[in-house]
Amino acid sequence: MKIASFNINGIKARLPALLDWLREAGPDVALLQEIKSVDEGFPRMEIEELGYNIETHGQKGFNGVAILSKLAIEDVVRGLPPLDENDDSDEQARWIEGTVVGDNAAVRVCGLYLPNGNPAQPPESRPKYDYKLAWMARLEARARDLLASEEIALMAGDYNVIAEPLDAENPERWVTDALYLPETRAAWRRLVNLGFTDAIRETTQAGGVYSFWDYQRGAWERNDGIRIDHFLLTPQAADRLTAAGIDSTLRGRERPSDHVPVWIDLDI
DNA sequence: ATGGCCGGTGGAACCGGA
Repeated sequence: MKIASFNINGIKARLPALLDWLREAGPDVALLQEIKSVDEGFPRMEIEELGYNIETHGQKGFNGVAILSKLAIEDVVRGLPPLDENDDSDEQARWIEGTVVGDNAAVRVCGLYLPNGNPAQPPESRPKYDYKLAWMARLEARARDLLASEEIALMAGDYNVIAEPLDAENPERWVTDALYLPETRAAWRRLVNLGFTDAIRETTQAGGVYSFWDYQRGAWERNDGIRIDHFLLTPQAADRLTAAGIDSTLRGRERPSDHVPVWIDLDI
């Protein structure tokens, strides 16, 4: 079973590129981020014609996530639960999960678009960074439950986290950035160390492996990228991992997203 | 050395992104 994650940066602008990629790569499941569309505005028909079921969690103008699946999608949940009564509920459309049912086994797939968090400069107040850290705390709570369920499960999407220096062409440029601050990286490690496998790092320790290149400064041409789109697998999913990769060639095409698809293959 | 983009909204600039 091939499962992919793709921050498309706007479904309206990206529909032709998305359809081309779905035809070529043919993932069984695709988790999309930044659809930037309300549910009613999502172009269902064109995607359904390629054999996909669709579940969206949209919002006007920004954010928005979706699950596309050639298999049936069951038990869909939108948004992360609040941590406690003081926690504002997860009002931005950044999380969707569901169970995709294969012939031999089911997989719980969670698609996420973690907040960017910039600007993150103290001593000024930094509400966006606080929101990012609070969101990561909600994510960690959900992750613990997911592990406890002992399901074949994964959490994939745009984490907006540069985990290690190896994951940036110029790590020194990111030291004050919300994607790379020590608190961000510590929250990432807490999450992974619960018992998840970073699927790309399971298959390569190479540098220069990125999933995002800025539209500015000729970043793509100079491979000035960062790896911020990740697949975290529960042990039961990691047991079945046979391959993982990044479709970086999409970044060089006409009117690309600034992210490219990341994918895994599970023996299911 | 510096600045260079893009999508969405709404119908001009501005916000948000990373």
